[in-house]
Amino acid sequence: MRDHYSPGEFEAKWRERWEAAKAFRTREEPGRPKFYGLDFFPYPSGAGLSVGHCRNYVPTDVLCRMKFMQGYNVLHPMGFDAFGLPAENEAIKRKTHPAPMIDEYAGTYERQMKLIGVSYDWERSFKSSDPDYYRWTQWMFTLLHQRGLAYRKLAEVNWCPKDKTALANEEVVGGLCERCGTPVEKRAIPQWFFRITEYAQRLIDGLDTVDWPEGIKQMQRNWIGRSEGVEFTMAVEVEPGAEVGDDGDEGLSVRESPLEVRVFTTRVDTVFGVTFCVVAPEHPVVKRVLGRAGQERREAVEAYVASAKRLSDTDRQAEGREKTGVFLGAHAVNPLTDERIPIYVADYVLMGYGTGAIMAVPGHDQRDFDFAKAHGVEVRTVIAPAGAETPTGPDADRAFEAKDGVLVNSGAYSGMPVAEAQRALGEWFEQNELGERKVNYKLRDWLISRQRYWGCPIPVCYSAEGDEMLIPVDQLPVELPKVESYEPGDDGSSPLAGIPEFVNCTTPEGTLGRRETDTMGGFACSSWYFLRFCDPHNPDQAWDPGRVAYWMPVDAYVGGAEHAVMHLLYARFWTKVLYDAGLVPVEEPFQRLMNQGQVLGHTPYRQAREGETLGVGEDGVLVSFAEAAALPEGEVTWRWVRMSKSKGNVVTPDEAVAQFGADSLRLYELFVAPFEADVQWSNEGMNGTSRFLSRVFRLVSDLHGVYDPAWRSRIGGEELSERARALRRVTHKLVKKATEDIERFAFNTYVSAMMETLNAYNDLRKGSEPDARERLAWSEALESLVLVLSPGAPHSADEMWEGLGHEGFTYHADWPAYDAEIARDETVTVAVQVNGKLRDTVEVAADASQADLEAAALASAKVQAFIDGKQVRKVIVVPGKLVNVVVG
RNA sequence: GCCCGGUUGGCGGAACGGUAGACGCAGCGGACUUAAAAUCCGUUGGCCGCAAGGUCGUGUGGGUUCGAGUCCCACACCGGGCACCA
Repeated sequence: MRDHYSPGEFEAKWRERWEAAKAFRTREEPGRPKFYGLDFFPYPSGAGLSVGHCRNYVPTDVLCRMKFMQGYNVLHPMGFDAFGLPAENEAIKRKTHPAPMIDEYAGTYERQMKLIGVSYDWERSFKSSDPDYYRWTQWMFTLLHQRGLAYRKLAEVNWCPKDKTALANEEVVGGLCERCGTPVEKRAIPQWFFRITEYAQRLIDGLDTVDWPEGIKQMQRNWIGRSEGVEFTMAVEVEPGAEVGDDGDEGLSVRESPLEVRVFTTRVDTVFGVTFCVVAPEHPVVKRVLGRAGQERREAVEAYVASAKRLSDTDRQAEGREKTGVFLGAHAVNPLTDERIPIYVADYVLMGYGTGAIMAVPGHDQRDFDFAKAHGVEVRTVIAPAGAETPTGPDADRAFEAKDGVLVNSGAYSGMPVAEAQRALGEWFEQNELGERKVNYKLRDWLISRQRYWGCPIPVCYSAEGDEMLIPVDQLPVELPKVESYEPGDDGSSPLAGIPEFVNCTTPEGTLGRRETDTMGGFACSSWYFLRFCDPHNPDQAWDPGRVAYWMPVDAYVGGAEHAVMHLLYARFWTKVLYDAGLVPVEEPFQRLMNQGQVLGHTPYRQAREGETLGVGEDGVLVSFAEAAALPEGEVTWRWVRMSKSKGNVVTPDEAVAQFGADSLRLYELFVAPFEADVQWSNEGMNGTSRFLSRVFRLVSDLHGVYDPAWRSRIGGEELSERARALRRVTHKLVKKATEDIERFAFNTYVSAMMETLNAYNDLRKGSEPDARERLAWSEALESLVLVLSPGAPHSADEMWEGLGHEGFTYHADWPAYDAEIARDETVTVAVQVNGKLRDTVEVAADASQADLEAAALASAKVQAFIDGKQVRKVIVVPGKLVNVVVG
């Protein structure tokens, strides 16, 4: 039998056997519990996998393998998020077509995933670009549309005037086109949206029902951005003495509705402190007021509005930017005080949130304060800090924004605490029908349209009159045409718009029609793939409801924290819609979510030379390892940076497996750090796991002669020696710890527990050869160790399993059970402290009474030396742990 | 600015409020070897000490407790997310 770990000699053999035997085909036997373990849907990049990706896949694999051995039906699938911009851009760059390119890349991923022995059921695999898959993505669009959750409206795209193409947000860097550096403009075109805002509250509430990292939940809550406040209306009066008339083309007939502005505030308690109003440059009231304004005023305001429009979003929201704005030439009336206050147009108010207009309270809002100081507006104090009577006066250099305060200068409300005043004033507005309490969300509807080729076509067509019609479900999929050229059109339209055979179609009503030529953004495809995995090849429907009811929700969803918001929010939204439609029995798709830490590579940089300019946020120039080696030592600085092809710091699983073996790599991925922690990768660590595996092989090889496969039925029969009892204790402790550690994602301590156990076994086999009674305990030990090792190092476990005379795979063996009684220590070492400082340890029976413990502690000579001459005031006894003698 | 994480030997890390540093890497000493690699055994937080032992020690400063890496308060530094959302 093999006595050391020689991966080159047996790992590939086991992978071939697993494949030939279809060992990882999903089991769906009745009567078993189910477990759905899922990794994030990867985009297969051309660089292939790095050891960083393995940090995601190996731990999930360990958990799934253990669950299977524990008797669960396990669903552990893998597929590819193939549609989308990265694939399209890469294909353009490589002058090839995305479809075959993605097939090739996905093939590489699959080969590498198999190389590291991950137990995916490849029969369930698919790519989101498969027509059999995106057919149902289109069906999802149809469902959303039918439920009133998909709509079209004018929306701006980033437009590069040189490349004549629409750009995704990630292609705009610092307001410039990523590829050619031209300043990006805005263009409004009709685009499709999903009404995720309708689910905002439920998306918040659902977070309380799932087992996710608290930080991720908080990020989602922040993203949704719920805030409670009051929305009310203020009458608008155009500045007296302004030239009236001269408002030309608008005509007089549109002036029927009263001139007013609606504002939203979360601080209705500060309404007595309002000294001005601000409306966004895009606010409709601007045009109406200007219609009545004099020429000078009109020109000034129009110039401001035009300049605001020219600014990119990033410039407009640049940090520390001063508050600009102009007086609109009109006043609003505070409904509570009847006071007339000036209205300004300023771009620090956003049209997209709330009503696009605010009541400004410079005394108690820093932004309003900054604006008031810059434009000479009055600052009024209406909240005084609770307790400390140091009201923040107008002279202060900051607004007083805290909410633990009391109202002042607020008429009948003076003296009221903030929270109470908010309630009272909210009621006042409602009773007087001037406004109402309202909840606003920062969350915006989900823009789904992409003016790109490589995506799922939107299943809509338009009649000659422009009416939109859904393509009937039985005519799906609307297939993406196979074309030579798919680069974006130079009029901002999708490449599909230039393909007459695609565009021209017959509408469901039989008339001549025109297809929608935008495709869906990639997040659509990844928002339901976890459902398709339950029933991946169903030709008649997206899934059989029974299959989804069986497997959902995902029990463990594992991936990087970079998808904390978007993907997880969209997938939750779709699941809730499907729940409402009665198609999925769960409201939350992912019961438990885990984020693995990043793997960082050691990366060399050098200082910039004269004339070199560095990118934003960079303070050194990336160099290759070869360049770094050639440079003088002082000129190179090494940093830990996330592994990526562009940084040249990638270690691939292929290299690691070739040098150290797949099982060493797997164990090192688990052992190197806690699952959630970032790690600084070094290949050296695999020496340790490789050595460990060799030591296991040696132990099993040395002792396989004593192995009795029937140990289980015979071990209870005889009285065991002390050494045999110790052996069993070590074994049962290992099984207990490994089971618990894997369950709680503590894979690093799962591995170290095996190492400790191995050390203990080696200590226990020193001295005499095992006698007949110890043979049974050794049999249990060898078998348990191999099985516990199996999820982490499956090739080696199977090799040893075979060496012990078994047929088949450890994957199909039962996960060992542990007996808490056998695992229990017979004696324990108890710490003895004097005044909290460790002075001695004593060995006592595990079940020693408190009195016995106290007596044993006080009997210690070392302890006596510290007690000597002092009075014992108290003795604290923690059974099984310590005794603390308090003297003084 | 706000919201999350994090800070423990040369390094990665372990530790239900109860013996800080498990396990491993690297190093050092030894065995085996003609030699090296591999392997095996031992050793490895700082300071004082021949030793026994003592003493300090988990980013900083306070606090709670018989007892704090762990709980509370304040602060510093590092990483991530959000950021004019009224």
